[in-house]
Amino acid sequence: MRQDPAAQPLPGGPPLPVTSYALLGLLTFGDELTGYELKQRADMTLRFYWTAPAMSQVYTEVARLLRLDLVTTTVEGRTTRYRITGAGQGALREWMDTTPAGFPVLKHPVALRLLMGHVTEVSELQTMLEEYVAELVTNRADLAEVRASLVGADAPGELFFYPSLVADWGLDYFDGEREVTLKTLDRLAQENDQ
Amino acid sequence: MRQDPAAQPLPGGPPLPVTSYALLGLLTFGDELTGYELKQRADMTLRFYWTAPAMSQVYTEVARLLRLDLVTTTVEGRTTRYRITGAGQGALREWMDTTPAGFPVLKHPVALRLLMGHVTEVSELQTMLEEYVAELVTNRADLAEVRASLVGADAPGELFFYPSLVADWGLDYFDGEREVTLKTLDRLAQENDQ
DNA sequence: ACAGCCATGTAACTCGTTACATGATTAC
DNA sequence: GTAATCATGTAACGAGTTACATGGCTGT
Repeated sequence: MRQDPAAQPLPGGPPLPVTSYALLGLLTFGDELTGYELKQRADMTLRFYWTAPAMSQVYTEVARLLRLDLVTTTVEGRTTRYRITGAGQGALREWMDTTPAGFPVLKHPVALRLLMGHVTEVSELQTMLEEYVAELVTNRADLAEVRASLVGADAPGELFFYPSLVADWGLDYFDGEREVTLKTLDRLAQENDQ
Repeated sequence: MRQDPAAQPLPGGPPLPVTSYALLGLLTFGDELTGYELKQRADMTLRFYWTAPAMSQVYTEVARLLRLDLVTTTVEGRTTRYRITGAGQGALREWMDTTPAGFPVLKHPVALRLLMGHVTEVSELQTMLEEYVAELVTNRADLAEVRASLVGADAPGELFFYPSLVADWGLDYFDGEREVTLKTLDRLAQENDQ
C-alpha cells in the first residue's frame, strides 16, 4: 500500500528536512552556486539562527534537491553549479505558507551549566560567563560585518531587505545576551561578598 | 590498539553526550527520580535552554548512566528510582571544570523563514510573527510559573539559587525576543504603506 | 467501565557529524 | 615547490525522534 518510491516524493511523500529548505532559500537570491559556495553562504548567514551544515551534508542535500528536480545543474569542468527551479520555488513557497514555523530550539550550554552551578566553584562559573561574553562580542562583530555588507540593497523592496531584518534581529539578540550575562555575573558577585 | 570496550568508558573513553550530563545534573538536587519523573523535570526546566528529550531517550540515557556507575537504582515493584553516585558527582564536576561550554546553537525557524521573506507575501510573514509573539507569551508564562515555584529557596547559598538565575535569564530572553519581533513587525508595516 | 496518568522499554529510521579520500587551481 | 583554497564526494557512526508495545494504578 506504499507509494512508488521512484515517484516524486514531493508532494505527498515525506517532507524535506528544514535544512533542505534553508539551502533552497539561499538559492533564491539570484545566483548559481557550487556546493562549496553554498557552504560559505551558510557559514555567513544560516549559522546565526539555524546551523552551519557540514560540507558533506551540503553535498548530500544538493544531491537530494537535484533528484527531486528542485534545482538544476550547470557543469563547468569539475565544478557543478546549482540553480533553483520553478518547482523549487513552488516547494519553498508551499512550505512557507502551509507548514507552521514552530518555536525556536535553543541549545544553551552556558545556561545548562549555570543551572547546576552548585556542583562547582563560583569562580569557575564566573570564568565561564566571562568567556561567553567574549564569544558574544566576537560573534556580534562577525554578524555586524555581514549586516554592513547588505547596506545599499537593504531598503524595503530590495533584494536584501529581509536578510537585513534578520541580521538586525540577531544583533539585538547578541546585545540582549550580553546584558543578561553581565547581570548574572553581578548577581554571582553579590554571592561572594554578602 | 583500542581500549577494552568492557572497561569503564569514563575517563579515557568516548565522552558522554551533553544530554547525559543534563540528566545527571537534574539528579543533583537531592532526590531519587524515576525515568518518568526525570522526563517531567526536563520538560519543566531543560526544555527552555537545552531540549526536552523523548521519553525513550531518557530511558536509554539512564541505562547508560547505570552501566557507567554514575547512578544507582532503588527498585520498588515496577518502579525504578535513580540516584546519582559519587562517581556521577565526580564526572559532572570534571565535565564542568575541564571541557569548554561552547557557544549556544539556536534553531530559529521564524528567523530562517523571514530571511527568505521575498518568496511569499508580507501578510504571510506578519501572521507568522504574530503567532510567534503569542507563543512567546505562553512560554514566558510557563517559565514564570517555574520561577515562582522556586521562591523561598532562591537566595544565594540555597538549593535553587542557580536554577533561579537561569530562569530569570530565560524570562529576559523571552522578553527580548518579544520586543525584537514587535519591532520587526513595525518595520514590515512600513513596507506596506511607504 | 473507562479515561488518564504512571511506568518501561524496543525497533526503525533520519539528520547530521567526523574521518577519510582525492585532486585541481591559485598565491607566495 | 609548497601551502592554502577550491571542489567533491563516501563511510562509519551517534544522537535523538517517532511509532510501537505493554501493562498497572487511580479517579470517576
